Amino acid sequence: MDATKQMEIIKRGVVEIISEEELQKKLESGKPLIIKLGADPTAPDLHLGHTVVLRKMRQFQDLGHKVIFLIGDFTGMIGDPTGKSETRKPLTEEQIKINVETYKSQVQKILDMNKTIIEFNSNWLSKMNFSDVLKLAAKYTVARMLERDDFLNRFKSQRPISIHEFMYPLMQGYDSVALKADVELGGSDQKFNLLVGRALQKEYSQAPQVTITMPILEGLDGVNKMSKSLGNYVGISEEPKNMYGKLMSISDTMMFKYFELLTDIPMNEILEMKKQCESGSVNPKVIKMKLAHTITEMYHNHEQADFAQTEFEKVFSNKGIPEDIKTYNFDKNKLKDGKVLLIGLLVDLGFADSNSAARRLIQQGGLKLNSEKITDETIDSAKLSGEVIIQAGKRNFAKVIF
RNA sequence: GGAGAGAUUCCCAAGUGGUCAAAGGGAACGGACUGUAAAUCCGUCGUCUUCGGGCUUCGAAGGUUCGAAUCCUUCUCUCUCCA
Repeated sequence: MDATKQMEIIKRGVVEIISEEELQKKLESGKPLIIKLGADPTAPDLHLGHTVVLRKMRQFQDLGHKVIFLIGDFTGMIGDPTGKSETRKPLTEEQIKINVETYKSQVQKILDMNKTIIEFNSNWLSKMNFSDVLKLAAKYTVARMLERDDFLNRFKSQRPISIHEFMYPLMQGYDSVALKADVELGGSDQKFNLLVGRALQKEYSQAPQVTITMPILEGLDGVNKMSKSLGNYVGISEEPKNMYGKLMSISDTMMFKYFELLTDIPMNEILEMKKQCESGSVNPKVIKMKLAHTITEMYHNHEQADFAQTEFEKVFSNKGIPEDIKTYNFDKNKLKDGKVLLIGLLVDLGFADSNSAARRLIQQGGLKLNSEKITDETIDSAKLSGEVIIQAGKRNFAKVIF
């Protein structure tokens, strides 16, 4: 495909390309480019936020370029500085192997693994001795390090920065040297690290890599970066029902960004939907349902996406009860004077973290037995027989057998 | 090396002897409403409870006091300024 057409595909959704002219030239050379993407070895549980960059990799792959998935097994000892300045224990070879397998099984949903090269930066970083490290460190200055806004903010607000954190960008940059990367992809928060790669490549007499940054996908709250620790994420291995439901919980304004970054729906169609939504001619809910369905289908299949959609409508629009709910056998030993202690039951089911939380749930009217609101903390076991549907809040259901 | 400042409940952040399980905001949870697990509003938000009240918490360990998140001592960690 000619370079200009490739550029068009590559540019969708990106934040910044440094620089476009360089990329254009590299593409015009007609040679398959080396595309680098770094990955942390510790978090092999991918969510939609990760897929933004991975999907871009896939596009490169489809354009015939050489994609290198770089596992930062060595840099993982530090972890990209975020303020938690802890040196992590190096992972054992075995742990890394396991994590890599997990990665592969998840990444293959997006990348063509037959065409993906997996590399480990311990290959070259672990072989460097202290004098190599000093030579590397001499190629960058503290002032330039402090350009990174994470460092600068911490420095200004009097939060700690450990020296070893400064090594991280250097290590990542050196990876680009080792791989002779033509292009490095990353989230926009990676811009600094990616640029260090460019600088180092020049120092080592290589053509600097083109850096492409992708937007950071906001999580379900629409504000913070999607991340596992914030709990505002949608995992790519998540059950269809949860995936669909979580996507339905994003705000109306977020959904177009999700369309652009997470689906292959052509931009003009997305813009059309946006217009319809703004003019009020189409209910935003319908558009969001399309989003949720499209994404669920990408990671599962059409039938499962349909099912998730039906269930969603049933539970939330019609306030019904979903079909596939977990079953729990009630332990008769837990009866007290012939009464069922509902607080304990809610905790056992995992619907409440503590007795207090369960008690609150009941007091606030969040508990239903067979669709009937219960406000007492106990109930006669005589009133319960066979299967009873317990509903806690809006979306926790269980079938309890008495 | 010297001189200061600070560490509070999931997060941010008030509180400087009793009225503190600890303000306020965020997150989370429940309810109402709706077009959705959007938005908005109301409520809850350490833990145990027979709902009377227990018990444990304010970096750690000791101490003073009838009483400590608040005062003292030591320790750990962080930051600032000077060198």
